[in-house]
Amino acid sequence: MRVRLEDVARAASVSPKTVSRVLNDEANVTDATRQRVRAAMEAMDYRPHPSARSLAGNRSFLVAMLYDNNDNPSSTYLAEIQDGVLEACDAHRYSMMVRPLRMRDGDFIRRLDTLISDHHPDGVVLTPPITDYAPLLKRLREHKVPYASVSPLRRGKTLGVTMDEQHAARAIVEHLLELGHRRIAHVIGIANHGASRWRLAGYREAMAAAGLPEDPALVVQGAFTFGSGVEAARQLFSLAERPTAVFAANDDMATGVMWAAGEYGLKVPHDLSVCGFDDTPLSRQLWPALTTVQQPSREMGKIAAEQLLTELRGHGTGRLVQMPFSLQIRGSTAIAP
Amino acid sequence: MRVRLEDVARAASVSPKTVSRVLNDEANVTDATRQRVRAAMEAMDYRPHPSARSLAGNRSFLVAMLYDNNDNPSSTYLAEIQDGVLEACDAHRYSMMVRPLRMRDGDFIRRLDTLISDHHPDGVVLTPPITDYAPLLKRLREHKVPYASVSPLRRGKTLGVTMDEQHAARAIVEHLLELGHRRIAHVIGIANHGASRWRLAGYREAMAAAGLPEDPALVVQGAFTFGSGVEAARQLFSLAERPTAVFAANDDMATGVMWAAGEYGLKVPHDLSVCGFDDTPLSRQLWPALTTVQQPSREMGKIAAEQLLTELRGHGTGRLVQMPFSLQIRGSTAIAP
DNA sequence: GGCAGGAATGACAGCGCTGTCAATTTGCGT
DNA sequence: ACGCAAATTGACAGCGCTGTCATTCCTGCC
Repeated sequence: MRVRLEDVARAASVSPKTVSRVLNDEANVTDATRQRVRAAMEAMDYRPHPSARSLAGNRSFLVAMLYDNNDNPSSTYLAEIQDGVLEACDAHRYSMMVRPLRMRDGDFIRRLDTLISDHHPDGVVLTPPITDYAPLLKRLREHKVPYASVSPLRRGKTLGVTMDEQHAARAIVEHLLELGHRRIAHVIGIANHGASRWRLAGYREAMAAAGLPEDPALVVQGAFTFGSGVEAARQLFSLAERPTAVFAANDDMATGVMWAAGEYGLKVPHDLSVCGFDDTPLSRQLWPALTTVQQPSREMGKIAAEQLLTELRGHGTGRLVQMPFSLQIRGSTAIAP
Repeated sequence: MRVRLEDVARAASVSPKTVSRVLNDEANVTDATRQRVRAAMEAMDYRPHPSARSLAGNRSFLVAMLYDNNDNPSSTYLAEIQDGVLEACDAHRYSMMVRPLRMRDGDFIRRLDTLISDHHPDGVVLTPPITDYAPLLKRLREHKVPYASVSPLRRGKTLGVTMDEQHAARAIVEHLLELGHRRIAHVIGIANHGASRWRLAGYREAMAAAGLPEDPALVVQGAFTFGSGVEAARQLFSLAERPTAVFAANDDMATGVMWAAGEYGLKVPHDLSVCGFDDTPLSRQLWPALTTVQQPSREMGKIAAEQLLTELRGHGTGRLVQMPFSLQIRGSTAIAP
């Protein structure tokens, strides 16, 4: 029937315990033995039984990915992160479980406790915006469940991965400045999301560096959705002195801005330059294609999970990795009119 | 430390085996005993150890949700299904695992085998477009892993959930006909997806019933994306005799059509009526809001999982459930010009 | 009242692996 | 060549639960 560890042991003429050691990359096995056991495993296509390992070894080989499904950034973004986390888990033969948590509902602590006592994840990956919710982090530490975060708000000794979003935002605004734009507007994302803060900060930084005083009328609140982009843009286009460029905090809102531009008879990029952030598939399909910042979400999910797994295996200690970004200059931005 | 089944047994003055019986809803336990055991479990906040259950009982309490991440319908759609499946699994104390499969890559059979030998899922939920890929289904049957499908192409004795998409498509086209439209175009989704076929069939049915001969120029291929909607619309708007209404096979493409309408100076709904399918969040944020068909994806995921779980528990046998749909008549459709 | 027959309960082994610790082998200095 | 410490290997129990089968407890009926 099923090939068991014992069968491998017999085939390799060693004790089961030695096979176990090889399986878990433990020390104190001679290379010769290790090779022999590996060969036997390979030959017999041995697959350890996760439940047995988990029961005997008191660990689950399970990573849970937590997200907030009340209030999440786009589901595309989450899906990409999920894909990356999954890839890393697969590579290390961990399994992954996804858990929506509803922060607003208040019972999330109970739900977290349930998750932990029911499934005993060895570690947890946190995604925005729940990377910095103090009660959650506290509870995880109480349960002694290690975690890694994707784009946490607070940098520090946290495990995980970030991108220098502020720098990226500054760079994209500088691109607009170089094109001669002076009245540059910004559409902010959902308040309190790290992404919103950093992108706003980058915008301000670039404007200030260019010696342009901030015009409050040019900074409008949005909510990361297409619709909120449309509304923000309408507000901007109704101003006596209209902006010549809009930097929206994500692509969905930028798309909304382009949509609204059509309503007002503004041609992009001739009358108005628009840029976004994220480099979603949508941004390439638009016409003109959207100038934006590429954020490697999938890769970030993967790296966050790898940091966590490194920590779990005790192989050295993980840290907060900073990802590079890249501007995608496309057709939606042009010389100021 | 941890409360074990044995502890509950002692508290309820029964043997461990009896507690196990209660835990698994088995027969041959008096109500009195059952109550007593339940009370003890409750009082001690007992949580069975999944690995121990799985090891001893030879089942995993695991449901895997499979999807194609080369070629999927929108990630929003999948995310909703995932949420629904998760909800059902949670309710029955099963855990859920998501597995992207790349049908195009050809090694998916090996990946499926790996999934099964590594994790031993008790059952599998299939999502479009991999609900009908014969080699996959065959392999699942060979492994004797039961499956349930969301919107399978082939109805039959399959377990799962569908919606009468053809009927819904017909209904929405009839809505356009009632508004006086005669030149009604259709933008098709990705070929071979059941969704594309049914929606096209519904369109044809409605047109034929109204006695309108099919004009091939009015039926354009798309690919379920915003961009493909834009391109399809450009094609339609370049016709000598333009359509007065467009029914796109999903909301993303319908949004693309509205976008392209702006480029051509067509006002929606005054000059052009547009409708979609799916009722994505986007459809409500547009202006005008999109007339579309509400497809209860989350609910469908939940029901598919429930059908599967029913089957797994042997409590009666699951079947193919048909969901109701509802038209969402909004601002993007109006009386023909 | 006694007994068959089914319902309810329990004893016990074992699922496949790893932790602990004991046994054995190896390498090294003298 | 010998002794000793360190490296390597193995024996064995047990993780928390369920399957199997034996045992006990009820019924109803003659």
